[in-house]
Amino acid sequence: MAIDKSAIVSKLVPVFRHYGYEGATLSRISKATGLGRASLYHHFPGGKQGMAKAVLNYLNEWFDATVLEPLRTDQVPLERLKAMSESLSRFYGNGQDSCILSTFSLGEGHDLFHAQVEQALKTWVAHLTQVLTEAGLNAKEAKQRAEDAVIQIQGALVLTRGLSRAEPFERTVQQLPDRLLR
Amino acid sequence: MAIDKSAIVSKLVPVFRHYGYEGATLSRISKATGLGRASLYHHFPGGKQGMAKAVLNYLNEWFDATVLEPLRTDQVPLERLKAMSESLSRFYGNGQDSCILSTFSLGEGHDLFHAQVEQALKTWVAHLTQVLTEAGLNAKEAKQRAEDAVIQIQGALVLTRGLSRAEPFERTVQQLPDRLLR
DNA sequence: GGCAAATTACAGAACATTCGGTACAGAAAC
DNA sequence: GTTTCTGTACCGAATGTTCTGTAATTTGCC
Repeated sequence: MAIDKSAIVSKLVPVFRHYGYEGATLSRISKATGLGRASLYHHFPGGKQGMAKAVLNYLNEWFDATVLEPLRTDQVPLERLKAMSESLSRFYGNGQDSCILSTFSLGEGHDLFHAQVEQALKTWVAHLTQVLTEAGLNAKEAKQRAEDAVIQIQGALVLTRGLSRAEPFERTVQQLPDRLLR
Repeated sequence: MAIDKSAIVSKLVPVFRHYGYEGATLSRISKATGLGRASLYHHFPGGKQGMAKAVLNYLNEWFDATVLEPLRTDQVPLERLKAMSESLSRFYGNGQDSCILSTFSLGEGHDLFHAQVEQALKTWVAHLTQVLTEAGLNAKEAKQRAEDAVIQIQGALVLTRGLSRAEPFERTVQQLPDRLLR
């Protein structure tokens, strides 16, 4: 039971990240994994939708373990935010990899995965709100700045992709902690 | 000669905006425009790619005339930025409509339209840089804040779509001018 | 350990449908 | 009557999915 399915999922990730749900065709998936269409349906009885859900769960766990976890430590708020920034750079490949939450909120993917996308975003915002509250901000200001953080990361990914220039993302991530606590 | 082609293009816009390039199938396009495939190929000999390019040009002109134009007036910088913010809200339907620059930088659309997407973003940044320079900021700081503005708009669109809540976009747009000049 | 049995992993080919695109003939408009 | 437009019927290719069959691997029993 439970073979190393995660090995397949990890090969699925870049396809869905780069092409979105509708653009991630079985042909591209098959090429990326080295598995035939039928084999894919053996591992994912849920079909393409099941693969996408597996990718979503995989990235959610990875994000939680590497990006959100530093926010739960008992360090000083600034240090926690700095740790998140470093993890963010790795998670998004220095801004070269798209965010699946962004790509999955388009077209068909929106109807299928909106609930999970929304919950993932809420979780991220909640973690940041907690840290900023501990830093002394009132509830309203903390939540606004938490949302601002997510906004800046997502926007930086868009701009970096659109300009083919890593600098906007790198700069945004780097100065994020100071901005949030200013 | 070129009768109400813009009437067709305006019906094309929401399809490409919402589904992206690959997700905008001819079936959806046909349904949205009320035109059969033959009619579409009569008006757009370039096929689907030509339609997408027409949509891109249409939105570029609209964006330039409504969002960028206020930045070229001889008003005080703060007033120019406020005018842009108001136009932005309308252009993006209070945050409910995606940005085509964002959706066209995914998958197949990225290879086809990257040059135009990049140029549109550069133009936007350049206009903002000019205004912020006139406001007294040095060249480097002006450009960084200009990019920050685009980042915040794009990010706010992502978050608003992901949360199905217009507030993040509305708030971001509203406080954008003051933030840029702070 | 050795070996058959059962389970799992994968692939070939075909399924019906839809993809983007075209040919053509007739209708509508000037 | 010529030009502009559109409905219909197609095309080959690709879509997601399923059926059938075969290696590969694990399992259970001796």
